[in-house]
Amino acid sequence: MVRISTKGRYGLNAVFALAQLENNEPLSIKQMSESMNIPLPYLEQILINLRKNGYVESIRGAKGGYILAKEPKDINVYNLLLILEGEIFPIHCKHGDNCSKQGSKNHCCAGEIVWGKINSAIKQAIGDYTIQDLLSDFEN
Amino acid sequence: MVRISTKGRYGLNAVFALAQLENNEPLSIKQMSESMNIPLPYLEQILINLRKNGYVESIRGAKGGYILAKEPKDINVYNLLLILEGEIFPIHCKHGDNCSKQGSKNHCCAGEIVWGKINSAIKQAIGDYTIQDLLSDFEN
DNA sequence: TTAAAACCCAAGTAAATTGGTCGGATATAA
DNA sequence: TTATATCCGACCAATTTACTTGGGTTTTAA
Repeated sequence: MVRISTKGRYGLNAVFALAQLENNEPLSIKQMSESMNIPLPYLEQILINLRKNGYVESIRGAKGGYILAKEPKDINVYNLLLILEGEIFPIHCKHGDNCSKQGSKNHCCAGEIVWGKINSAIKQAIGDYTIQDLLSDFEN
Repeated sequence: MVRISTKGRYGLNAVFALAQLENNEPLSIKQMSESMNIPLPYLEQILINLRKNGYVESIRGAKGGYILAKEPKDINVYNLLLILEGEIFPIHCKHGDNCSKQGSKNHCCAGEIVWGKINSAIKQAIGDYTIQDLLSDFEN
């Protein structure tokens, strides 16, 4: 029900790997895909998406690869996952769509209250969390 | 990425509908499926699951239907969704499965920290929330 | 100047999950 | 005994996810 797809997982891990680099050399998809054990062309798609959204920069040609386009402290994990996954918490139950009235109460939209709670809980949990924070948390 | 399936939605709405009943007469799947506009045999599966897990009681035969097996204040929404959806927040990245070492750090399990945050946020948000609370919130 | 290493990109496909459907059995009230 | 219910297992269709394929273009090193 609530899950993060491989795109979110692979993408987050790729960004995290780039954030851990100490030298200024780009990291190739090949290196990343091998160390993370992800199919290369699949990871490629994810990185192209990240580039188009300004998270990474690519260096083409031999010895090329990817580097971060932002500083870790400026990469918000919530927004990053939003880009990677497309959307985070779609609310499905549209009033009047799947619903009809019974008595005076529209009882089939009860879920929206619950979804709303979950949604704002997630935002609160990682809305201000950055890759820099993740680096720090990962040390400990 | 984060979504609640129809099973969660339909099931929650069914329980909510039962909780709203004032008389002691059972509510049939037919009535529920019509008022919520859900395919009857599909809702049936969901209710059988709820019965097997002790949330509702069934009365078979003509004039039969379902009633709640617990009081609204004793039905926790988090646990209910757990039953309906099978699981709520699976954590996928198993250390050593999709991972390998790079340098001294296992960088591809970074996600777990984030998933953990989301998971406990959800638990905190609806872990103590009951159908009774939902009824109250729905009034306002 | 050529080969190799790398990114770019659109389209297709396979696997898994979700959202149902179907047919028949059993139980009960009228 | 008939109509109205739940019960239950198996099947099927649609959608989403997770890749794969097969081309490209750009850059660097020899």
